Amino acid sequence: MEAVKNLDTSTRILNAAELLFIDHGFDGTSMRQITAAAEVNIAAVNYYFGSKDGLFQAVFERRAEPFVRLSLAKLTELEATPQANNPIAIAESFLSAALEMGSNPEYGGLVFVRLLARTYVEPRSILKEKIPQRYGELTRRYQDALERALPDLSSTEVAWRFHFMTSAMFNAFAGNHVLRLFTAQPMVNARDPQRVAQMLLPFISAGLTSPAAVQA
Amino acid sequence: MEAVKNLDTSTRILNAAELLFIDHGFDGTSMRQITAAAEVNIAAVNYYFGSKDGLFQAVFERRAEPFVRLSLAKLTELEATPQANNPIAIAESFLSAALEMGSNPEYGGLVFVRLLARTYVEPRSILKEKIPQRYGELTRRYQDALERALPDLSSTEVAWRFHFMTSAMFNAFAGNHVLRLFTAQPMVNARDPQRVAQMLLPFISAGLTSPAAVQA
DNA sequence: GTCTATATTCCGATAGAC
DNA sequence: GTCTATCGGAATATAGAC
Repeated sequence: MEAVKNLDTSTRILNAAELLFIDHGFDGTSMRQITAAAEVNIAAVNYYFGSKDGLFQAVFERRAEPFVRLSLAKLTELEATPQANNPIAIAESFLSAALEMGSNPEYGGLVFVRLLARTYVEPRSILKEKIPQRYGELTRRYQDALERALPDLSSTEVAWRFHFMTSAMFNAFAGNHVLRLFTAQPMVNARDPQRVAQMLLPFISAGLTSPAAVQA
Repeated sequence: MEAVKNLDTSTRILNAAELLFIDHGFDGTSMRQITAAAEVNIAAVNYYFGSKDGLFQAVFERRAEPFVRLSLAKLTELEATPQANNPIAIAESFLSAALEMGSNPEYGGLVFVRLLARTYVEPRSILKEKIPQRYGELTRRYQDALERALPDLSSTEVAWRFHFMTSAMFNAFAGNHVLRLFTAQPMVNARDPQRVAQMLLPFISAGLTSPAAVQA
């Protein structure tokens, strides 16, 4: 939680807020905690970001923007190869974008994945309006690619599988365990993202390419 | 959010608190909101549950207890049949326990799954001590059953797949979408749990039974 | 840009009458 | 068991000096 002194004020706030939001959620984090951790004045958040909501949005966008850019680039790259219609290769593109973010210190390293995992379960509807519209291209293009690669599935079924895939993925990286509610000793350890990805890939690949559900 | 008048006070509080916790999280819900929705006096929560933390614990346990009982019964039942070592049958047992909870009004219907999905991402460590110890049998027995059914996988890899499975499952039932952060128009709709289960099953089955990850 | 001081609201919890 | 009244503190936000 050490604030690095030779960064400007707004960056110090973003860094401190990001970690606190991840660990305690939006409602569980106060401006006082944030400004104390960032070693800036209490009034600085409002000066730079207008409000606590504005700060959260800025925290999120700082990570989301490069992630969206990176995963779209990965997909574009893939679509120029013969693997363009291989569903597993498409999943790997998405996974590797998250993984590269997670291993690039410039993008906050692993912090990014945990932030994403925290944000999407936040009850507040802070950024469920403006931001999603801007980034719609991400889901649209991956959904289209998966639909082409899985022609035997309805587009609804493809969307569900894309959803299952991302749920498993981000919760695994972020260390969110449902089962921890029922066991004192956690059974898995998410410390090494490369290892998590290795465990994820067979599960996701098989799940995506499984035959269509039998209609009721 | 209508409080049913002919229930006793503590039940009315539990019902109101459950819905509010699901929608706004623990920190996002105040005692005043709860008592207003339950149409009881502000002091009633402390009288019946001691504190806000105590209330949350009671809210969770009311649903967890029957769920654990039900899923263990399902597994015991399965283990008496020739399907005992079929990983897909084991997954179906777990899934159907959640599904039965979700369709039984006595257990709160769908509310239960949403509560579980909310609880396990709560940043607060409210119930991460006492309760998990009591329910450890659930994860232990399913983990053991899956290990027997998947002898080619290490127990670590089985644990990861169990984790992936539950992540996909509970987030799907609860309507938590990572992708909603990147798209204005949600692609899937979790309203009908039977339908969600139908989409889940092929994905989970294939994921569980996929060959082991290649060691790096 | 950074600070102090403060306005205003809401929080969880409890004392004590009935 | 239920109520009113209130305590003590912490929340976000801002006005205004420097």
